[in-house]
Formats: sequence, structure tokens, C-alpha cells
Amino acid sequence: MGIAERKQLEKEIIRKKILDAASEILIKEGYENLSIRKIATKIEYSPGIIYHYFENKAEIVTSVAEEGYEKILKSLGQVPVDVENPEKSIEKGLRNYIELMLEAPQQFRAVLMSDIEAIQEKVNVLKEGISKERKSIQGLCNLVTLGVEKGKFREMDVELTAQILWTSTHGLLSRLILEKNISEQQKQRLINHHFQILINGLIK
Amino acid sequence: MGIAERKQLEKEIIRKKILDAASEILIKEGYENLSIRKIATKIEYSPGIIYHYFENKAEIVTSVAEEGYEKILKSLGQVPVDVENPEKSIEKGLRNYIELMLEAPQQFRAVLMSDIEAIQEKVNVLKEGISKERKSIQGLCNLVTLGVEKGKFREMDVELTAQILWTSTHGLLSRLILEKNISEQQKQRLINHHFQILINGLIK
Amino acid sequence: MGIAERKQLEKEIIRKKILDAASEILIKEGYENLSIRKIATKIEYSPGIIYHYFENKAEIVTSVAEEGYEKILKSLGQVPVDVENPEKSIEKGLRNYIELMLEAPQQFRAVLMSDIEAIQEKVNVLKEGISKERKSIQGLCNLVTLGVEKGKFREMDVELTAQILWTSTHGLLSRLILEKNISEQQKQRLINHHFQILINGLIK
Amino acid sequence: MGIAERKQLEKEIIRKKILDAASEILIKEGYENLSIRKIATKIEYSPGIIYHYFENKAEIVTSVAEEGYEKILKSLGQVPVDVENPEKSIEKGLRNYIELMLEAPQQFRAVLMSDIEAIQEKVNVLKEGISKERKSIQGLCNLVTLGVEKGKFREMDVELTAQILWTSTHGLLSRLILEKNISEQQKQRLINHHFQILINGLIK
DNA sequence: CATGAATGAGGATTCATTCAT
DNA sequence: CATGAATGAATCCTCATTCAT
Repeated sequence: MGIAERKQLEKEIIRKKILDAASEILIKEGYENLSIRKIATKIEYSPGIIYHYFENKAEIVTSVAEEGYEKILKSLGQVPVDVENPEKSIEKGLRNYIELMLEAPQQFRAVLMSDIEAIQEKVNVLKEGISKERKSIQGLCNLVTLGVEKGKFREMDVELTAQILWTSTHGLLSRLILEKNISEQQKQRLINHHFQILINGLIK
Repeated sequence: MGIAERKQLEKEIIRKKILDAASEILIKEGYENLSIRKIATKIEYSPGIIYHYFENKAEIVTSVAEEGYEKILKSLGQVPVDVENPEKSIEKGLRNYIELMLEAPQQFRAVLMSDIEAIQEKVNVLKEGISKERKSIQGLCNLVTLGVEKGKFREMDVELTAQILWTSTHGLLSRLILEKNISEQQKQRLINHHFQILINGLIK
Repeated sequence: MGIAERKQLEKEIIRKKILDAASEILIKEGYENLSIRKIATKIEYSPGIIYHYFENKAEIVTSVAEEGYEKILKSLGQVPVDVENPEKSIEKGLRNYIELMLEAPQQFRAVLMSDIEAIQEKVNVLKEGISKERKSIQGLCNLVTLGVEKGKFREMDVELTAQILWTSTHGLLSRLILEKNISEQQKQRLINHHFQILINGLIK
Repeated sequence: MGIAERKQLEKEIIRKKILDAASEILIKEGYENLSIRKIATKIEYSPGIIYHYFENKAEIVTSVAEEGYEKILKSLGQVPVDVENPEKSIEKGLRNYIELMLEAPQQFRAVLMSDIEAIQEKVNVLKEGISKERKSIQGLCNLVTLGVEKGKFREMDVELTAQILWTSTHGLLSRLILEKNISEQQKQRLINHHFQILINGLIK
């Protein structure tokens, strides 16, 4: 490994450190409380140094959001496909997603509720043809297709269906995150009911 | 009109001015960029005067949110009930709601996507028993009840159903607002599909 | 009573109201928290009106201090003279004073620890010949004179003695007021010891 | 001298500058008129920078007070002990103290007449057992003990005596500081008389 | 490469005071 | 006589960013 390479690597490591610190603050304290100084303190470097690795604060936030989005993607993709009961796989994947996000609600907010354009570009999901770009949506598409082919689901536009499955779940999730004081039991009831309606909405 | 009355009226006008300014900033620049100073500049008064009309910033934000929420309520309540086809009334009401919110997207964000406690207290919707407090949910409940009684909808918990109808729509709406560059046509396709799945999810 | 007179009287009443309100705030919340607005709210008038009765805030504070000082004076003068044991009267008077001030510590601070010139002019006590002006010091002087004449006290400058009796007591008192967390018992021990030393300092 | 050291030194210098500026304002204008902005203007820096060197305003005030308190301590401790005549050492120490404080009257006020909790914690003197904590009181205690042992002073509680010696002197001093227009001669007469009474109050 | 001092602008509030009504 | 709206300056403090070292 040449010197240039090693330097590049080191640079990557610090970048990672900064992003991790930012992520942690975002997760623990929310976007309003994220500041360059806090990041610097956390990584035990000076505030100035951060500007060697990132143009400005916005770039950090965007990068964190990207990382967060990767996580989201994975949660949806990791579910093993139950070929006979694709609706079960859909439900499982989305439940996975809900659980994961409820564990890091501030990150969810940062990624999916912020209005920073750079983030939204990375995260958008409603465009026609998006299933070719986003693996998460693609996964849902595959499962829907399966359901249709098996004759379990109604005939319908597959991508649109995947999108609606996702936006609906997203809606429930964002309210679950914003509304405090909801009992665990009520949460579960809501989630269960959500899937009852959605899955029933797919089935013939 | 007496002097006292006129003064009262003038006071109301300035209050309104402040709220309008706040609203405009909220709509154009989002919550992060709302400041007392900005409001003052907009209405061409000194910052201090704002505290004549409002206790503090939170009260302003809350008031704006309340106004926004009133709008939301109305959109859901104004739909005439089609007794024979409650699912049509549900869809109409929620479509109304989507349209209205798409016209004032930042206000929607301010009210329904902000994490300000004072606001959330006024708009929370997931609590068990909420249908007794919120007219909007109550309206949905009535329509669902109707559908069940008519034998059109499956037997199910009415309040939970109303809540999920709302959160799902909320999810689609919030993504429609955050994702730029979606064609009008795609928007309509998504909205149509959304209701196809949801309504189908209710029906026997 | 003529109209002019009655108006004068009314004016006095409001002045009194303002001073009482200011006094109450001073006593309860201290000088730092005294504001024109708070006074206005308390007397249920508008802030503006206060400037009809007083030049500015300083004048109010000064007036309150004067009132407070009157109180202080009285506490020292009201003790019945024990001709045979003037040292007992001295102690009683000063103990009276301590007790009174401990009940209204903020007022004590406002009057005796503030550095507002106008107040200090009314309250000074160290000048040579002050015993002719200040009844309180005069009272102490009389008691000291009595002690000297009876042959109980050492021969000494009477006015200086009265002044030192007062400043010493003032010193104890001001520390008692500023230092929190002193037990009642310790307070009493200090006060007792204070008089033991002082009185012993007078006696032959 | 290494770079780090020099930087450290420079930092100390600015800290000192800030404290000096604060001290000066305190001395000239009193606590009510001390503000971060004023300090910044005086040292010709921006207000923000002050927060590099101090957590907040309170820390500045506390630091100034500490400095002042150090002075006080020294004045009381520097007097050589006259074993045969401890009363002379007591008087000398306290006279020292008076002189020193009269030279920096507003600093005295800042430290000993302010009601800022953080300061009071550092200078309180009336608590039972304080002689173990405060060297100044401890010094007085030693001298009093000496006097009692030599049979010159009456038998009495040593700590209480030290405390009263201090509070009495504090009382005289604070009045000397607050009352303007007292002739130098009268000042001296008062101080002399003060010690005559006090010392006589100790002696058998 | 890294520091950390420094700035300047901005954040929410509070206040004494003035003045048209 | 009395109001109360309005100001302007002040309060403490925080922040993203820059830049000499």
C-alpha cells in the first residue's frame, strides 16, 4: 500500500468518525441540537478540522442521512421470501422496518422527515420507475408480483402497490414517533390493525 | 362601535399580522428558520412588541398550528355523508384533505411533522379513545361504523380503523410533500392507488 | 375640602399604592427583580401611569428605602428605658432591630446594602454629630449616657459608642441575611455571643 | 518554552484580561452594571469569545470574587503573632483588613455584599465549625485561644468569638464603604473606638 | 494535518421609558 | 387622568465558519 493510499484511508477513518458522532447526536438529541462544536467535542478534535473533511454542516447531515437510509434499505431486504405466502414476507419486512425505526426515531426524523433537498434526493421513492433504483422498493415489488402470480393478490400495478405499502407504513411510523404517551399495547394494536387492512387490501 | 371595541379589533389585527408572518416564514422556510426577529422584520415592528401579543415564541407556533389544524378538521368534516356508500365518503373526505394540504405544504409540515410538544398535544390522534376528542377521527369513525352496519365492511375495531385510514393517508401525503419532482400524473396515480388498496382493505 | 385638596389626596393614595407594590416586590423578590411593569401589574394600572407619580424607577426605589428606614428607626426607639440597667435596654433595642430585619431581609438589603446615593443620604449614620439628626442613634446615645452616668459603663465618647454598637450589629445582621443554611440554633448562639462581647465592651 | 506552554500562557493572559475588566466594572459600577457585553467592549473583543474562557457570566463573577477573597485571607493571615499580647495581633490583623478593603471598596461589595449564591458559598463564615475550613477565621481563633490561655480574655466559645469579631468589623467596614462624605479623621475615630469596645469586650 | 482563537450574526427575552390617543 | 402600544437597547448565550499559526 502506497503512502497516498494510506492517507486516503486515514481520511476515510476520520470522516467515518465525524459521521458516527453526528449520527449519535442526531439519534440522541435530534437535529435541533446537532452542532459542529458538539461533533468536534465528541471526536476529540477541534471544530476547525471538520471543515477539512466536509464542506459544511449540511454535507454532514446529508451523509448521515445517506447512511441512515442504507440501514432502512437493509431492514426491508433481509427478510427471507416465503414463496407460498408473499403477504407474510411483506408484513414481516415492514414490521422489521417499523421496529428498527422505533429504536432510532431521531434518525428516522433526520432522514425521512427533514426537508433538506440533498437528503430527499437520496431517499425519494414515489417517482415512476423507482423500483429499478431502490432495492427496498424492488424487494416489495418482487413480493407483490409473487402474490399476483400466485393468484393471491388482485391484479394491480406492482410498483404503485409497493409505493403505497411503503408510504402507508411510513405514515403510521411517523405518527408513532411523534406522538408521545402512547402505550406499548396501543402501539401493537395499531401496527397489527395496519397490516390487517393493508394486506386485506391486496388480497382478492 | 366604542373605543374599547375598536382597540380590541386593532389588537386582533396585529395578532393576525404576527400569525400570518409566522405562518409565511414557516411555510417558506420551515420551522428551523422561524425567529421572533424575522417575524418582527416582516411586520415592520420591533421584536419587543411581539411579546405584547404573545407570551413567547411557543405560543405563536402553537397558534399557527391551531389555525392549520382547524383547516384540517374542516376538510374532513365538510363531506356530505353518503349513507349507502360510506366508503365513498371516506375517500372523498381524505382526498379533500390531501388536496388542501398539498396547497399549503409547509403548514402541513409545521403542524404534523414538527416535534414541538405544544403542537403535538393538539393534534395527536393515536391514543385509545381519541375519537371522543377529535372531530376528524370521529367523522371517520362514523363512516366506518356505517360501513360495518351496512354489511359492506368487515367487522373490525372502528377507532383503530379510522386511525389507520388517517395515518396511511398522512404517510402518502407527507411523502408527496417532501419529494419534489413528482409529476402531477404520478401524484394522481399514487393517490388513486392508495384509495384502491385502503378501501379494498375495508371491504368484505 | 376643596377639589384641589381632594385631588392631592387621591394622588397621594396612588403614590402609596405604587410604593407598597414596589416594597412587596422588593421584599419578596429582591432588587434585581423589581420592574416598573411588575409594579404596574400589581396595582392593576398601566405602566405609563407610574411616570405620572414618579420621575423614574430610581425615585421609587429611593422612596421605598425611605419608608423602610422609618421602620428601622422605630424598632430602635420603641424600647422602654430601664434606667437602672441601660445595657439591657440597649440589647433589647438592637435585638428588636435584628428580629425585624430578619423578617424582611430583602428590604434590609435594599435600604442598607444598596449603593444608591439617594438612599445612602437618608441612611448614613457615621457622620460626626449624627445623633442630633437620627433619632435611632440619639436613643442609643441616651442609653449609653445613662450607663456612663450610673457608673456602669466606662467613660467614653457617647456618639462613637452608639455608632459602633450599631455598625457591629449591622455587620452581624447583614451576614445573617446573606449566608443561607445557618441553623436557627447557630443564629441564636451568634446573636447571644454578639451581645455578650459588645455589652462587656461597654462595662467597666 | 514549548509552543503548548506559550499558548497556555497566552490563554491565561486573556483570562486575566477578562477578569481584570470584570473587576474594574464591578469596582466602578457595581454588580448590577456588569455585563458580558461591557467586558467584551473593554477588552476590545467580541462578546462570544468570552465563552471560550469562561462557561458563563457566573463563572466570571465567581472568579473575581475568589480573587478578592484571596486578598482578604492574606490581609488577615500576614500579621505576626504577638504571643504575649494576642489582642494586639487581633487588632492589627483586622485593621489590616479594613485598610485593604477601603482601597478596593467595590470589590469588597462584590464579594461580601452581593447575594450571588456561588460567591456566598465561598465566603460564608457563620456556620458552626467554619474555623476548620476558613483560614482567616482559624487565625482569629488561634489568637483568641491564646488570649484565653494566657488568662487575658474571659472564658468563652472561641469560634463564636472569632465570628463576632469578624462580623462586627465587617459591619463597620461596610458602612464606611457605603457612606460617602465621612472625614478621614472621623473614619479613624470610628475605627479606633471600634477596637476599644471589641477588645474590651474580650478582656477579663 | 490540525488547532483553537476569534468573529459576527443571530437566538429569545426583558426592560425603562415615551407618547399618541 | 390614564392607557397601552411601541421602541430601542440591553440582557445572556450559541453557532457556523474562518484563518493565522
